[in-house]
Formats: sequence, C-alpha cells, structure tokens
Amino acid sequence: MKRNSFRKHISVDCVIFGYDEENNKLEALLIEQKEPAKRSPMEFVPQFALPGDLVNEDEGLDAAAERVLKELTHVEGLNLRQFYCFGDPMRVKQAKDREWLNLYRSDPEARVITVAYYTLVRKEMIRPVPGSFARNVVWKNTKRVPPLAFDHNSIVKRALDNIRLHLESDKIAQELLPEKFTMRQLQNLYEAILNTSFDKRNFTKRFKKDDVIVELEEKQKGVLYKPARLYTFK
Amino acid sequence: MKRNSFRKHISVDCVIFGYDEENNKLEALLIEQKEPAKRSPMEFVPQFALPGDLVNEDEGLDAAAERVLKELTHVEGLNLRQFYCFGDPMRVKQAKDREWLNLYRSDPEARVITVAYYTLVRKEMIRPVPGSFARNVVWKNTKRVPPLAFDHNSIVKRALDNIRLHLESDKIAQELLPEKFTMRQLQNLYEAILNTSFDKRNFTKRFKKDDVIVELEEKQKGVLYKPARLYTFK
DNA sequence: ACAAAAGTGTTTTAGATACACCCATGC
DNA sequence: GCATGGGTGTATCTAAAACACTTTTGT
Repeated sequence: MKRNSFRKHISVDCVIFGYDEENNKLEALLIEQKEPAKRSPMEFVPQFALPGDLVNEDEGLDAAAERVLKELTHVEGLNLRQFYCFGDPMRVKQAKDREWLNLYRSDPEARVITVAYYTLVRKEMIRPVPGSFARNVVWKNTKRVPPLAFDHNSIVKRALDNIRLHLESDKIAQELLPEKFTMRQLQNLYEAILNTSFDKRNFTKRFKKDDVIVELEEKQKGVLYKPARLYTFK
Repeated sequence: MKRNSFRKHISVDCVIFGYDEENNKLEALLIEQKEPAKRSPMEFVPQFALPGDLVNEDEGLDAAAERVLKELTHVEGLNLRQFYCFGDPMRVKQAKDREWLNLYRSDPEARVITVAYYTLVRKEMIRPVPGSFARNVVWKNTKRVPPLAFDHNSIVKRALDNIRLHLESDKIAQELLPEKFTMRQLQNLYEAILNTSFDKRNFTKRFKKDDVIVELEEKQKGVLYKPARLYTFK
C-alpha cells in the first residue's frame, strides 16, 4: 500500500505532432475516451484527450512517456522531449472529467500532476491503434484543436510554443523528412510548423550556408514537371 | 492515509541565483543539511543541497516553490520560473542521501520526483535564514558549485543553461538591478550571467536601440570619478 | 595634474529581406 | 508547346563586431 501510492499521483502526457506532408499540415494525435463496457450510472461523455498514463513505481519519466508512445504507435526510439510539468491541484477536479476518473482510476479523487512531453513524427509513418483507454485515435489539425479533457488544451498550446521555439536548435526537421528530400519539402515543413511563409530564394540560401544539409547529385523521379535536386542531412 | 499519499512523492526545488553587484559574481543559494538533535546511529554527513520541500496535498507547484523561497528569504513576489521536472527513480536512492531521508522523511523509501524552479535576486536584498531542514545557508559562486545532495548538481546546471537562454527574453535584468542604474551596472550583470565580456560601445548601442530602457536626466552621485548617467527600465 | 571610469563614432562584415525571370521535365 | 514547379542573383537594409581617444569629476 505504502509502496504503491506513487502510482496514483504522477502521469505523463504526450503531445504527438504528426506532419502531413501531402497536405502540408501539422496535426496532433488525440485519443477519444472509451465508453465503459457497462454503461455507468451517469452518462459518460467521451472527450478527446492526449495520450498519457500514470507513471509506474519503478519507471523513469522518460520511460513512461516512451511506453505511452509505443503503446499507441508501435514505434520506438522517437525523440521525446519533456517541456513542462502541470500540477494545478484543480487540474483533475473538473466535473467533465469526473466520470472518466471514476471509471479508470483506482483512486479517482487523487491529485495527479503530469509531466508533459512532445515529439514529432511523419504522419504516414505510424498507424496509431487505440490503446486500453481509447475507443479511437484521431489526428487533429493544430490550428483547430477541439476541447480536450483535463487541462490538455493548455498542454497542447505550450507544446506548440516550445516546438516553434526549438525548431532550429533541436534538429526537429530531421525526424520529419525522408532521408532524401527536396528544398521544397524542407520549406513546406518549416512553413507548417511556424505557420508562416518564406521566400523560396532566401530560404534556400539560408540552408545552403548553414552546413546542416548536403546537396546530392541525385534528383527527384517520377514527377510530372522539372525534377528537384535532393538533399540530405549531414 | 489515502488522502495523504500525495505528499510523499512530489517536491519542488529552487535554484535561487543571487547577483553580487559588488564583486560582479553570480552565486547560488544553498543550504547545509542539519544534523539531528540526537546523533543518529550512522554518522550523519551534512551535505549542501538546494532549498526545497515536499508539495502539500492542496498546494499548487508554483505555490510550493514560493513557500520554500519565502521560508528561506522572507521575500515574496519573486518571479519563480519552472524549468524542468526531475524524476529518475534512482534520484533519491543514493547511499549518501540515505541518512538524511531517514531523519526527515516519513517514508524514506518513497520515490520522489521534483519540479525545479529558478529565480534571481540581488544578493544584498535578502538575508537568508536557515529553515527547519538547514543548519546553515550559504552563497556559492556558480562557477564552483560543491557536490550537492541527491541530483541537485544536475538541477543547478540545467538552471544555469536556462537562465542564459532566457536572459534576453525573460526580463531577468530588471529583477537584479536597482530602479536606477548605470550602463556599466547593466553590462556587468550581463557579463556575470553569461560569463563573457562585451565591448562597452557596442553594448550601449544595443540597449539604446532596443527600447526597454530609458535615459534619465539624473546622474550618479558620490563617486570619485566622472559620474555616469542613470537609466531605468520602461 | 592626476587617477578613474564615462562617453562616444566609424568602418567592416554578415545575415535578412525584397524582388522576377528563365529552365527542365512530362504530357 | 504548354503546364508545372524548379532554380537562381542582386540590391538594400539592419545588426553585430572591431576598434581608441576625449571628457568629467574628486582629490
């Protein structure tokens, strides 16, 4: 009992950003809460929420976040970054979240603080599967995130701020582009994440100078217009 | 029992940086662990540590950090910034920390994660008092931080990285200079925090352009050389 | 007059921005 | 030959860096 009380109080939540190269959109992976097998006495209104879970007694925070991510995406080795810890005593006391807590938590009254992580993936690289808590998994455009359970809207917001701040320094782009990519792909990615647009020539110049990418001899194939030169990260 | 288990597992730690204007140094406030009134069976070896405490059941994280800070310094309203959550399951299992845990924790085996905050103060503005856990309180130069309890050395290191990263954007300087200050004072501060040195003329130019400070008509008084113009933050 | 620190301007370099036309390819 | 996106250069502006001498004050 003593040894198990840790597990009630600390969770991790993951903001998994998916880059949709096709449509040049940045999306976030949300789960839709699962209805109980037997209908509970109150109406259960499923909400969207971030994937997350309580941290196990002997588990590191980073490890817990990785576990959550793996359960959902079956992908390992993604670069998860902790960005903030949310601990308002009221964060887990709102009426809208009552029912879910009653259904899924051994101690629904317990105060829970959550350590938040974000990561970025190429949307088409993963086929998320609803885990134990979810009846469904959906991608939502980061520009139009629906109301979420708990304080998850603030978590997403802060995650976005963080990514934008660290895009340059954090080698984020490398996780979101294929091995070989065109300048246009790189530019689209930056524009999607930062929600702006750049001048093509200036953008190219910037990256050719910064020696983080190398020009390949190879060119794009199978496109119905002038094929673009390919680049790769150093 | 159920209701109290939260309090075992989450702490806050504060990295309180003190700017020593006189000697142009950036220091960190550490406590020296207190020996028990009655000597414990094992030898108790006091260590230096960051001020911190367990978070109370109904207390927000920010509020807990403020409480710790207030207890130590009797100063309120300082701008505390959360910067990372440290949660390695082993962080509280090292032999060197065993005795202290036995003495001061109701459940010395409990896993504890800590949410870390930093703040900056003018060193001479506070007269820290040893609280309940401390037999002493000391300022240590950030360039020579001694070995600390738990994982506190990594916490200090990360706090420093964070300050340096956010010095410009976070209006940190405003908390560390008097209402009216000279260019030299501002420059000294920047040099102490970033651990570099700047060209006087370039430094001046930079700040006159950024309109965050305003030139006053007033000048320094009581100095034995040419008195400098005073500035103030907007 | 001397000691001490304040105050100040120009030149160079690098990066950021603005801007428009021709090119290579598949059909 | 046409539609589609690829690829490129120049001019301007702003910010950062390097650099040294004169001024003001108290004693």
